Amino acid sequence: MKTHLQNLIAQALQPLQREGLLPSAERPVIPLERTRDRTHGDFASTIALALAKTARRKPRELAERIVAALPVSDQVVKVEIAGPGFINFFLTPAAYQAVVGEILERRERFGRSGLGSGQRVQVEFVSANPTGPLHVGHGRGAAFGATVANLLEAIGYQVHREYYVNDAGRQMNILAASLWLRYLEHCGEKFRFPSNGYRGEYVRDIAVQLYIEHGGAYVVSARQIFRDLPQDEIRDGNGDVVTPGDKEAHIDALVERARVLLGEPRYRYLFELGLNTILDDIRDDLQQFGVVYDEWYSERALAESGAVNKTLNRLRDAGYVYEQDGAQWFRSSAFGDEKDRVVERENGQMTYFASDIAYHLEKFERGFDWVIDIWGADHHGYVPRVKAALQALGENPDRLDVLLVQFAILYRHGERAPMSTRSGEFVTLRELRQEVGNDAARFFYVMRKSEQHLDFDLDLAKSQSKDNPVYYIQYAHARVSSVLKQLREKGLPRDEARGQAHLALLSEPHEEALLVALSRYPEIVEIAALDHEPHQLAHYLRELANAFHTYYNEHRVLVDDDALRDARLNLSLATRQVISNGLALLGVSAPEVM
RNA sequence: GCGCCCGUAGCUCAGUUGGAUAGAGUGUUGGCCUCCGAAGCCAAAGGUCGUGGGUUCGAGUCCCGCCGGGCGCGCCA
Repeated sequence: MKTHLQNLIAQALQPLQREGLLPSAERPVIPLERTRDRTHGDFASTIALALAKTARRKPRELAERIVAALPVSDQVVKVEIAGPGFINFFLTPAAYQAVVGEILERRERFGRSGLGSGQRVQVEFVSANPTGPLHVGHGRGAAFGATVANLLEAIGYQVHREYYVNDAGRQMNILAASLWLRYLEHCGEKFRFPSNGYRGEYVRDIAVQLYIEHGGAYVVSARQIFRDLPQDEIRDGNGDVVTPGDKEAHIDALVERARVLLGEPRYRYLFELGLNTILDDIRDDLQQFGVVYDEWYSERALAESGAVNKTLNRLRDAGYVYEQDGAQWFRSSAFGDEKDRVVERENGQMTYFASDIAYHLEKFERGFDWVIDIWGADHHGYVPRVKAALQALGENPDRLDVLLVQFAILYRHGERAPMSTRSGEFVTLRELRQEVGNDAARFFYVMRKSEQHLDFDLDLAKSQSKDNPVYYIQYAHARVSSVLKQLREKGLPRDEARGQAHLALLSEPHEEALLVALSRYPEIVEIAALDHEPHQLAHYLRELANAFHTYYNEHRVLVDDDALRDARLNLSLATRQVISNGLALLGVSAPEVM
């Protein structure tokens, strides 16, 4: 519809271009938008306002010329010029009613398009370190990323969903050491747990499991382990330093001690046990949340393939790596970053950044036309250095889009629910899902713009009333199903073709409003996908549900008149279809009964 | 201190490449079920769009200053 009108305007511009009033060289994009007020028609174009300057004519005058040159269309009933030079289009009822047929014919494919023309786009999201269960912050990234991926797929991109598994870094070693220490505690050893260790209860659970399966096979005396280690930094309950020390050096030395005392095979086993147990849990959690990946990409595999070294050598050969204070630095400041960054520490360990460079280069080498990373907003400072590295490697950094997701803050009974990662008392995604359900969680997470802080109202998410937008939308869907059930129970006939033949009967204002809402769906999907803004779809679905509830409240569907009843049934079923399609993109179920 | 994000109704938030009279939900007040699901609908009230300038036919939207909030500024991830 929109492109149809744009074509009409484009045709109208041609004679003006021929007579030199407008430059004919380039074809301007035709601005056309939905009106906010129906007294201004259905669509409005500001083309006359935009071209007035170059044409050196008054906008209204130009608008008149354009309107005079518009070809006739059987879908347009009236064209008006208004205000400073808006061109308002009024569509015929038939033009709107046609959307019902389109929806009933295309079904779950309605709203999909080929706009992306099969271009390959990679969406990497969540990618939380497998050092503990996912918490509610990760949940937002999961819901957001999954929906962005769904949206892009819907408009014709070939989407590759990927989770980058940080299974090689220092944090994994710290997890292994933490696991070992909890195991030793379980075996009766006494010592102070390192301040930088993982304190979560889940570590204890794995440790207990280890003991059940292997008894005392991993026991080493605490005295032997902690002998001559760098002093840990010790704080009291208030967070004040009691004993100063270097907690990083302490934990690194502890890891090293574990390797030596246990020997590589036993250390390896601990490492794998921690990693696999937690990663399995994350996989399971996400899968239950309706988030599925095409690939779980291992950082360790990347490192073992030599890709990290190879990439650093390329940077070095290009002259962008130098040594200072015993460490290797990447000259990211040459590409707009605030300062240079360490890629290899003084102790010879690669930084995460080094792996990330290799990983992103590898993404590009895999041939994706477009790469999207979804990160927590606290990582925003990281964006310039990754782009700098890509540029230094001769890649176009614009092929990478980094989308930042702000934190979600949980509220219960109007109070902020506490979340502390350090103490291990955080609310996990799994707990959230169990409390409010997957549907509410998926919807609430994407209800707000991603760069906006999200206040997640747990009580609202659980409530079964119109206050809860999820139930409100699902209820509209269920209502239509309920009407169909009524139809069968009353033994009334239904004839879809007869309904299609009498769509003209859908002339009530509420019906027109519903038809308009339905016709907007493909536009919403497109804009939500291209702008990576799932909240637009969420808001739209609420509006659509509202249009239906309003209509439903005012008019009966199951009337005696066969033609009218069938037309209204078609309209209702089309509404149900669009709600179902939209909810599917959001990963929310569309129940027949509630 | 520097960088990024945010500031719109009491509260939570939309606001389509800059467009016409700034919109929803919630809360408050008052209505609507002999009728397909009231898990719903309707109405009223509620605003110097943080603030001061600038750009132009036109600014919530773009630019600059200031105020307020969040995040980031490590050989941590």
